[in-house]
This record gives sequence, structure tokens and C-alpha cells, in this order.
Amino acid sequence: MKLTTKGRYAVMALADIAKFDRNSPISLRDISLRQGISLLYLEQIFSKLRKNEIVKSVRGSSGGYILTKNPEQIKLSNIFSAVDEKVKTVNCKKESKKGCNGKSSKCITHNLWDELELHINDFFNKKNLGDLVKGKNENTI
Amino acid sequence: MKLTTKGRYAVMALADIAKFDRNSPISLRDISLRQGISLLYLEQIFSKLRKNEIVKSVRGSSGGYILTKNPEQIKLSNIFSAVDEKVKTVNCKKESKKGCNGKSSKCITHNLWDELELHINDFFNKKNLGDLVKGKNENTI
DNA sequence: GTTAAACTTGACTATTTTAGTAAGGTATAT
DNA sequence: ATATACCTTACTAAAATAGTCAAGTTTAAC
Repeated sequence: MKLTTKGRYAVMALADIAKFDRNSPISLRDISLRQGISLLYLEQIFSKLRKNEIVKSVRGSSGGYILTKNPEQIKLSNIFSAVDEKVKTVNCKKESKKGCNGKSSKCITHNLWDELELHINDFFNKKNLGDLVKGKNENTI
Repeated sequence: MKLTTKGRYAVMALADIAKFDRNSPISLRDISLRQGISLLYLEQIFSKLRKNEIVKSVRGSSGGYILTKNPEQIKLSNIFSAVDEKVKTVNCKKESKKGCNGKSSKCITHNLWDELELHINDFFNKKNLGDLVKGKNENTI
């Protein structure tokens, strides 16, 4: 069970932006250098973030990306869903008519995984970008 | 972010055993049939569970596996660590001397992922096999 | 108006992980 | 004896991940 880099990088990059003034756009090149993430990969990620209105882009030279809202208003769950990072514990939900393993009832651990998903999503719903940059003067990049 | 089948199957199989009398061994063949898990795959999983003393084996015909403890004493975290299912959110912990991305300080989201890991592990520490089989007369396999 | 920095898009690919399968053992209750 | 059950090692197809590559378009600034 692990987090993919897509979700991690998205959060890292947005936290990077959040550390700066909201009005001037931050270029992906700068983020790439500061965070050590491939520029081309960042472009993929930001394409999704823009489509999901987490950021807006400013084109042209000295362009870049700006957060659409205050960091406090951007929940981590919003970011993860934007880049298709999902918490997935069971694959027995689709065939809701027939139950989990093709049998007529739910598998014995079904409720457990549901609870786990809720537990994790709860965490992501409670955390926002603002929480991450509060200690921005500390020993963090 | 998802759970692998190894962890899921281990919990399912152990919950299956927990539903029965503790004294008579349950064969993998029966579990395989009831839970719809490949017998050969179950053997791999139970090999690890046995080495980690979650179950003990009884050989010979009408043999099988028995839980080493009461279901209430077997935490899900024990099961997951036995089958190498780990919660992994960051890969920036090994090089503790140099920081996360080879730089001298921690990455901006480092603490976040630590918190998440704790949050999830907390869940697995609180749940035990007994919790799963309590409602064993309900509509579950 | 040119230019260069920056974003946009779509296709492609190597590596790794997952989810098993296959084959051939060994132990033991009946 | 022998069938049932566990044990071990090796192998592999498929999927997901983590990017790269190439060829654009847009626009601020000079």
C-alpha cells in the first residue's frame, strides 16, 4: 500500500507555490529545480490540476501557475482527486448486485475496507495546503 | 494508493479461520473454496503467516491451520507486517543524513506523509480479527 | 514584430510491482 | 500404504508507474 509519485509531487509542487505571494505566477521550471521533479512530469501533473481548477495558468514569458484559492481552502483530497490519486482498498464494489466474489453476499472483510477508506479520506479532507506551509520558516525546502 | 491482494487475502483467510472453532485445523483447500482465492497463492501467504507465528500448521490428512492466539489478540497490523504489506508514503527517509531530495533539509511535505502513515497504522493497530467476526451471523461469507 | 520563455498535447517506453502459476517436493493421520 | 495436506523455489503475464520525447501554441517583453 503506497502513495504514487503523482499525488506526492502534486502536493509538493502546490505547497511550493503556496509559499510565495499569491499574485505572481510561479513557473514550473522553478518548481522543478527547487523540488527536484522532472519538468516534463510536472507539466503532466499541472495539466490535470488546471483542468480541475486547482490552479490557473499565466502564459508567456514570466508566466507560470497561480493557486485559484487561498491555501487554506485547498484540501488535499481536492488535489488527489485532481491527479487521479485514489484510495483503493477493495475491488468488490462494482458488482453490487452479486456481492463481492460473485457470491450472493458481502465478503467478510468488506466493511473493514470501507472503514479504512473513510479513515484515510477523512485525513485528506481535514488537511489543506495552508497547514503545510505554516511552518515555512523552518528547516524545509 | 491501494492495498495489495496479499494483505487483503491474508485478512480474509484469517477471518475465515476465526469464524470456526479454535481447536480443529482449517485446511487451505476449504478457505480457497469459500473465499475464492487460489490455493497456491494461499500457500505462499500462509507460509509467511506461519513464520511470523500468526498461525500454526497441523500436517497430515485432516490437517490445516490454527490461529496461535485468540482473534481478539491478533491485530491487523500484525497480519500486514507478516505478509510484507506496508504503508509507504514517502521514499525520502533512508538518507536521513542528507535530507529528502539530496538537499540539506527535509522536503516541505515530509511531516505530512509521516502523519498519514501514523494515521493509517493507528487504524490497523486498533482493529483485530475479533472485530471482524463479531457479526458472523450476518450476511457475510 | 521577433523572440524566447512558458505552457499544451499526445504518444511512447523502460522498469517495477502485482498476482498469480507450475512443478516437485516432504510430513503424517488414517 | 497412501491420500491429504503442507512446503519451497522458480517462473511469468499483465498492469501500473514514472517518466521521456516530440512537436506544437501562446504571449510578455524587448
